[in-house]
Amino acid sequence: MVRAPCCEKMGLKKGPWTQEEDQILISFIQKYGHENWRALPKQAGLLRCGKSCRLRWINYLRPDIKRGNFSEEEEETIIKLHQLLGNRWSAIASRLPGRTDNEIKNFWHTHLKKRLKQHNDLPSTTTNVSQKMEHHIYSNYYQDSQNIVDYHPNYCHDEEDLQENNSSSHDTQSNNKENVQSTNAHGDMNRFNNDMVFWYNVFMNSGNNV
DNA sequence: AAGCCAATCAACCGCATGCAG
DNA sequence: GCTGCATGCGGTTGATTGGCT
Repeated sequence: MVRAPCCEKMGLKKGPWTQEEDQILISFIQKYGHENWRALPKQAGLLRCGKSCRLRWINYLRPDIKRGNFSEEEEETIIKLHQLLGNRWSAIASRLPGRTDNEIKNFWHTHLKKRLKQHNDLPSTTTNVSQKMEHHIYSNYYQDSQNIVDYHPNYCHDEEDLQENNSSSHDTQSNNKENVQSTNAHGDMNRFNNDMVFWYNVFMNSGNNV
Protein backbone atom coordinates (compact mmCIF):
# COMPACT_ATOMS: atom_id res chain seq x y z
CA MET A 1 0.00 0.00 0.00
CA VAL A 2 1.41 3.36 1.01
CA ARG A 3 5.06 3.26 1.79
CA ALA A 4 6.50 4.88 4.89
CA PRO A 5 8.61 7.92 4.13
CA CYS A 6 12.25 7.19 3.46
CA CYS A 7 14.64 7.90 6.34
CA GLU A 8 16.92 10.01 4.19
CA LYS A 9 14.15 12.27 3.00
CA MET A 10 13.15 12.87 6.58
CA GLY A 11 16.72 13.83 7.48
CA LEU A 12 17.12 10.76 9.64
CA LYS A 13 20.32 8.88 10.30
CA LYS A 14 21.22 5.65 8.54
CA GLY A 15 23.97 3.11 8.95
CA PRO A 16 25.50 1.41 11.97
CA TRP A 17 24.17 2.20 15.41
CA THR A 18 26.39 3.81 18.00
CA GLN A 19 26.57 2.66 21.62
CA GLU A 20 24.91 5.87 22.65
CA GLU A 21 21.96 5.27 20.35
CA ASP A 22 21.68 1.73 21.62
CA GLN A 23 21.57 2.95 25.18
CA ILE A 24 18.90 5.51 24.42
CA LEU A 25 16.76 2.93 22.68
CA ILE A 26 17.19 0.32 25.41
CA SER A 27 16.37 2.66 28.26
CA PHE A 28 13.40 4.12 26.44
CA ILE A 29 11.90 0.73 25.69
CA GLN A 30 12.55 -0.46 29.22
CA LYS A 31 10.68 2.55 30.53
CA TYR A 32 7.84 2.90 28.07
CA GLY A 33 7.80 -0.24 25.93
CA HIS A 34 7.37 -0.14 22.18
CA GLU A 35 3.72 0.40 21.51
CA ASN A 36 4.29 2.59 18.47
CA TRP A 37 7.54 2.16 16.57
CA ARG A 38 6.88 5.12 14.34
CA ALA A 39 6.52 7.51 17.22
CA LEU A 40 9.24 5.91 19.32
CA PRO A 41 12.37 7.54 17.85
CA LYS A 42 10.87 10.98 18.17
CA GLN A 43 9.83 10.38 21.76
CA ALA A 44 13.17 8.82 22.61
CA GLY A 45 15.13 11.58 20.90
CA LEU A 46 16.67 9.35 18.27
CA LEU A 47 17.37 10.51 14.73
CA ARG A 48 16.28 7.17 13.32
CA CYS A 49 13.17 5.92 11.63
CA GLY A 50 10.86 3.59 13.52
CA LYS A 51 11.69 0.76 11.22
CA SER A 52 15.36 1.05 11.99
CA CYS A 53 14.67 1.16 15.74
CA ARG A 54 12.47 -1.88 15.55
CA LEU A 55 15.06 -3.85 13.64
CA ARG A 56 17.84 -2.84 15.98
CA TRP A 57 15.80 -3.86 19.00
CA ILE A 58 14.56 -7.14 17.58
CA ASN A 59 17.83 -8.26 16.07
CA TYR A 60 20.34 -6.98 18.54
CA LEU A 61 19.20 -5.25 21.70
CA ARG A 62 16.38 -7.45 22.96
CA PRO A 63 17.36 -8.90 26.34
CA ASP A 64 16.37 -12.46 25.50
CA ILE A 65 18.59 -12.63 22.45
CA LYS A 66 20.95 -15.56 22.31
CA ARG A 67 24.20 -14.62 20.65
CA GLY A 68 27.10 -16.73 19.51
CA ASN A 69 27.47 -19.84 17.41
CA PHE A 70 24.57 -22.08 16.54
CA SER A 71 24.61 -25.47 18.22
CA GLU A 72 24.33 -28.65 16.16
CA GLU A 73 20.79 -29.07 17.46
CA GLU A 74 19.89 -25.62 16.27
CA GLU A 75 21.47 -26.27 12.90
CA GLU A 76 19.48 -29.44 12.40
CA THR A 77 16.31 -27.76 13.55
CA ILE A 78 16.83 -24.99 11.04
CA ILE A 79 17.43 -27.48 8.26
CA LYS A 80 14.30 -29.42 9.13
CA LEU A 81 12.17 -26.34 9.54
CA HIS A 82 13.45 -24.93 6.30
CA GLN A 83 12.29 -28.08 4.59
CA LEU A 84 8.88 -27.68 6.16
CA LEU A 85 8.42 -23.96 5.91
CA GLY A 86 10.76 -22.75 3.19
CA ASN A 87 12.25 -19.27 3.48
CA ARG A 88 9.84 -18.25 6.20
CA TRP A 89 12.59 -17.09 8.48
CA SER A 90 10.37 -15.53 11.10
CA ALA A 91 8.40 -18.76 11.42
CA ILE A 92 11.64 -20.67 11.81
CA ALA A 93 12.95 -18.13 14.30
CA SER A 94 9.81 -18.43 16.39
CA ARG A 95 10.75 -22.05 17.02
CA LEU A 96 14.29 -21.21 18.05
CA PRO A 97 14.14 -19.21 21.26
CA GLY A 98 16.61 -16.36 21.37
CA ARG A 99 17.38 -16.45 17.67
CA THR A 100 16.19 -13.85 15.20
CA ASP A 101 14.95 -14.29 11.67
CA ASN A 102 17.82 -12.16 10.41
CA GLU A 103 20.39 -14.26 12.21
CA ILE A 104 18.91 -17.49 10.94
CA LYS A 105 18.65 -16.14 7.44
CA ASN A 106 22.30 -15.10 7.48
CA PHE A 107 23.35 -18.41 8.98
CA TRP A 108 21.43 -20.29 6.34
CA HIS A 109 23.02 -18.40 3.48
CA THR A 110 26.54 -18.50 4.87
CA HIS A 111 26.73 -21.98 6.40
CA LEU A 112 23.88 -24.37 5.91
CA LYS A 113 23.15 -23.80 2.24
CA LYS A 114 26.75 -24.52 1.45
CA ARG A 115 26.93 -27.50 3.75
CA LEU A 116 23.80 -29.09 2.37
CA LYS A 117 25.01 -28.57 -1.16
CA GLN A 118 28.02 -30.67 -0.25
CA HIS A 119 25.74 -33.34 1.15
CA ASN A 120 24.39 -33.78 -2.32
CA ASP A 121 27.70 -35.34 -3.26
CA LEU A 122 27.74 -38.09 -0.63
CA PRO A 123 24.83 -40.35 -1.32
CA SER A 124 25.15 -43.52 0.75
CA THR A 125 27.74 -42.81 3.40
CA THR A 126 25.34 -41.13 5.77
CA THR A 127 25.02 -42.79 9.14
CA ASN A 128 22.80 -40.95 11.60
CA VAL A 129 19.17 -40.02 11.30
CA SER A 130 19.67 -36.36 10.58
CA GLN A 131 22.19 -37.09 7.89
CA LYS A 132 19.79 -39.54 6.31
CA MET A 133 17.05 -36.96 6.55
CA GLU A 134 19.13 -34.36 4.85
CA HIS A 135 20.13 -36.77 2.16
CA HIS A 136 16.55 -37.82 1.63
CA ILE A 137 15.42 -34.25 1.41
CA TYR A 138 18.04 -33.28 -1.06
CA SER A 139 17.80 -36.32 -3.21
CA ASN A 140 14.04 -35.83 -3.45
CA TYR A 141 13.69 -32.11 -3.78
CA TYR A 142 16.89 -30.45 -4.69
CA GLN A 143 18.74 -32.63 -7.12
CA ASP A 144 16.31 -32.16 -9.93
CA SER A 145 16.06 -28.53 -10.91
CA GLN A 146 12.50 -29.14 -12.06
CA ASN A 147 11.61 -30.22 -8.56
CA ILE A 148 12.97 -27.07 -7.07
CA VAL A 149 10.08 -25.28 -8.72
CA ASP A 150 7.46 -27.95 -8.36
CA TYR A 151 8.13 -28.94 -4.79
CA HIS A 152 9.56 -25.84 -3.24
CA PRO A 153 8.50 -25.86 0.40
CA ASN A 154 7.80 -22.15 0.26
CA TYR A 155 4.42 -23.18 -0.92
CA CYS A 156 3.62 -24.83 2.36
CA HIS A 157 2.70 -22.39 5.06
CA ASP A 158 3.32 -24.03 8.41
CA GLU A 159 2.29 -26.93 10.52
CA GLU A 160 -1.36 -25.94 10.42
CA ASP A 161 -1.26 -25.82 6.69
CA LEU A 162 0.47 -29.13 6.61
CA GLN A 163 -2.18 -30.70 8.73
CA GLU A 164 -4.78 -29.64 6.27
CA ASN A 165 -2.31 -30.13 3.50
CA ASN A 166 -4.66 -31.43 0.84
CA SER A 167 -7.16 -28.67 1.22
CA SER A 168 -7.20 -25.65 -1.01
CA SER A 169 -5.40 -22.51 -0.13
CA HIS A 170 -6.51 -19.17 1.19
CA ASP A 171 -4.11 -16.52 0.03
CA THR A 172 -2.28 -15.37 -3.01
CA GLN A 173 0.82 -17.37 -2.31
CA SER A 174 -1.21 -20.49 -2.06
CA ASN A 175 -3.03 -19.56 -5.20
CA ASN A 176 0.32 -19.56 -6.89
CA LYS A 177 0.83 -22.95 -5.39
CA GLU A 178 -2.34 -24.16 -7.01
CA ASN A 179 -1.35 -22.68 -10.31
CA VAL A 180 2.04 -24.28 -10.21
CA GLN A 181 0.80 -27.59 -8.99
CA SER A 182 -2.01 -27.78 -11.48
CA THR A 183 0.62 -28.30 -14.11
CA ASN A 184 1.96 -31.38 -12.35
CA ALA A 185 0.86 -34.97 -12.61
CA HIS A 186 -1.31 -36.18 -9.74
CA GLY A 187 1.28 -38.76 -8.86
CA ASP A 188 3.80 -36.05 -8.19
CA MET A 189 1.31 -34.21 -6.03
CA ASN A 190 0.61 -37.30 -3.99
CA ARG A 191 4.29 -37.90 -3.51
CA PHE A 192 4.73 -34.32 -2.48
CA ASN A 193 1.87 -34.48 0.02
CA ASN A 194 2.99 -37.80 1.41
CA ASP A 195 6.50 -36.58 1.85
CA MET A 196 5.42 -33.36 3.47
CA VAL A 197 3.27 -35.28 5.92
CA PHE A 198 6.15 -37.66 6.53
CA TRP A 199 8.59 -34.84 7.28
CA TYR A 200 6.04 -33.07 9.36
CA ASN A 201 5.74 -36.15 11.53
CA VAL A 202 9.49 -36.56 11.67
CA PHE A 203 9.84 -32.99 12.78
CA MET A 204 7.08 -33.17 15.36
CA ASN A 205 8.52 -36.34 16.82
CA SER A 206 12.09 -35.17 16.73
CA GLY A 207 11.78 -32.52 19.41
CA ASN A 208 13.01 -34.75 22.19
CA ASN A 209 15.30 -36.92 20.19
CA VAL A 210 17.55 -34.68 18.18
C1' DA B 1 53.70 -5.19 5.26
C1' DA B 2 50.46 -4.62 1.66
C1' DG B 3 46.97 -5.94 -1.35
C1' DC B 4 43.38 -8.89 -2.66
C1' DC B 5 39.48 -11.74 -2.00
C1' DA B 6 35.90 -14.26 0.27
C1' DA B 7 33.04 -14.73 4.25
C1' DT B 8 30.20 -12.71 7.58
C1' DC B 9 26.58 -10.05 9.48
C1' DA B 10 24.20 -5.63 10.60
C1' DA B 11 21.25 -2.79 8.39
C1' DC B 12 18.41 -1.15 4.62
C1' DC B 13 14.77 -1.49 1.07
C1' DG B 14 10.54 -2.50 -0.81
C1' DC B 15 6.53 -5.22 -0.74
C1' DA B 16 2.77 -7.59 1.83
C1' DT B 17 -0.47 -7.70 5.37
C1' DG B 18 -3.55 -6.27 9.05
C1' DC B 19 -6.38 -2.98 10.82
C1' DA B 20 -8.82 1.28 11.85
C1' DG B 21 -11.51 5.01 10.17
C1' DG C 1 -15.55 -1.64 0.13
C1' DC C 2 -11.90 1.78 0.04
C1' DT C 3 -8.01 4.31 1.79
C1' DG C 4 -4.10 5.17 4.47
C1' DC C 5 -1.13 4.02 8.27
C1' DA C 6 1.83 0.90 10.98
C1' DT C 7 4.19 -3.12 11.22
C1' DG C 8 6.22 -7.48 9.67
C1' DC C 9 8.82 -10.02 6.50
C1' DG C 10 12.20 -11.64 3.09
C1' DG C 11 15.68 -10.23 -0.15
C1' DT C 12 19.63 -7.65 -0.77
C1' DT C 13 23.46 -4.57 0.10
C1' DG C 14 27.62 -2.92 1.86
C1' DA C 15 30.99 -2.37 5.59
C1' DT C 16 34.00 -5.02 8.21
C1' DT C 17 36.95 -8.84 9.22
C1' DG C 18 40.06 -12.51 8.50
C1' DG C 19 42.78 -15.45 5.68
C1' DC C 20 45.79 -16.03 1.95
C1' DT C 21 49.42 -14.76 -1.33
